[in-house]
Amino acid sequence: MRTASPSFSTRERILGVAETLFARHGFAGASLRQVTAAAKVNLAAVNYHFGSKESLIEEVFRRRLDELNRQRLAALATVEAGEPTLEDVLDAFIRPALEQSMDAAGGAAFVRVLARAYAEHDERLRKFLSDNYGHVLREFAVAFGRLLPHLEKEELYWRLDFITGALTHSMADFGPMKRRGQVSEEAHRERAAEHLIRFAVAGLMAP
Amino acid sequence: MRTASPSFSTRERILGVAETLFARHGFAGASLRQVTAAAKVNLAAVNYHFGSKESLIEEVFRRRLDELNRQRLAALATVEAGEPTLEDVLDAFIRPALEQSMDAAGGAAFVRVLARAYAEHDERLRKFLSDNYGHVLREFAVAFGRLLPHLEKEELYWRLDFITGALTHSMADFGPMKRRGQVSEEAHRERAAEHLIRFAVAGLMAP
DNA sequence: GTCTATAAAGTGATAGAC
DNA sequence: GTCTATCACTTTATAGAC
Repeated sequence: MRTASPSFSTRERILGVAETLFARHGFAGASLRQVTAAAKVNLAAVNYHFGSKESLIEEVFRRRLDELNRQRLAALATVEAGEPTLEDVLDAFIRPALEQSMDAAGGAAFVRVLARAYAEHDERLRKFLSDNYGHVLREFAVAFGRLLPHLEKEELYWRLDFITGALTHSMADFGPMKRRGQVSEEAHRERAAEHLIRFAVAGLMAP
Repeated sequence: MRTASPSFSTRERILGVAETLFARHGFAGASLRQVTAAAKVNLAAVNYHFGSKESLIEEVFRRRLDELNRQRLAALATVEAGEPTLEDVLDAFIRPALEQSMDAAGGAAFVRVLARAYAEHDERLRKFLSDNYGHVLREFAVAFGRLLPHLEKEELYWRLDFITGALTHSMADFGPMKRRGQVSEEAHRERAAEHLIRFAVAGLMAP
């Protein structure tokens, strides 16, 4: 804590706004001008703090993904301390994503940013994701493999891929399962998690 | 057949190239100049044939979505003529998407365009999708509901949403299940369909 | 660390000749 | 139906004052 650090505030504000706007308009669709205007900082601040738009995008990503992966691995370690069920391991995989998507500070936007990143066919971004995300998936695959010893490795990876797709798709509030006005966002996501875990447990146990 | 119709060729060439480039770079990321250059047509041709970039995007969409829905409903009607199993109905839902994604004329790109469209939070595009896709999902929901009478409607819709997410995600060649060099694209997608159907049948039958 | 001003390039759209 | 040329605007990035 060296200073009152207004620079921290500016940097973080840019990241938060960028996340929201990237979620809403895409990486190409949201301009730095829109970002800096909404964050109430000067246009040049992006270049000063991040160097380029490209680096800003990566930073938006890294911030959330690091946190998400940390939480997932922590949750996995916790349940693996005992004798986890399939539900436990799935919960460790799914719930952190759910919780981050409810994070007050624009976490909901990140799930859409993630969905967008999956949709980007950009090789650079995919490499970045696989570098920063692949090892987590592999750790979970080991945990699932222990609980499903009869399952071939390839089959298991396919199924985890399906679960990832279902999770991303449903969390990003796509499709017909849009939250009703009555239900709070929190309750909606809680139900999504319950439904998904039930669905995924059965899917993983398929012959 | 009034003429040799070079205009047809131009129009179709624009649509095909636009689909590929939108899949690769996103709707905002691919410029009309890139599209017209790759299609070897004049820049002004887009405005002449489609009126605007926005309309071009919609047309790219409509072309494939209409065909996909037609095939899905036809496949559904076929299996429903007999006494379909859960696998049959799932197959009618999944296989047309699979086959279109293998269509020689750039169909593979469309699955990614579709994934991108889901990621777009754009209200206009979502309304368009729900208008053109919703009724198909509802027909399938009825068919599934007949086979799973014990399942609550809400639960069923959640599960169909999960399957849609898994299908889109895996078909767009995301994640760790990237096709190996040895396996042909065709074989890869065939396996994806088999894995997904097995997974989805179990998921749908979950208690 | 933040600002203004501006460079350099790219964008969608259109007018008008052919 | 296709072309060139161009308008009006936006984009990212940077130089340089404070």
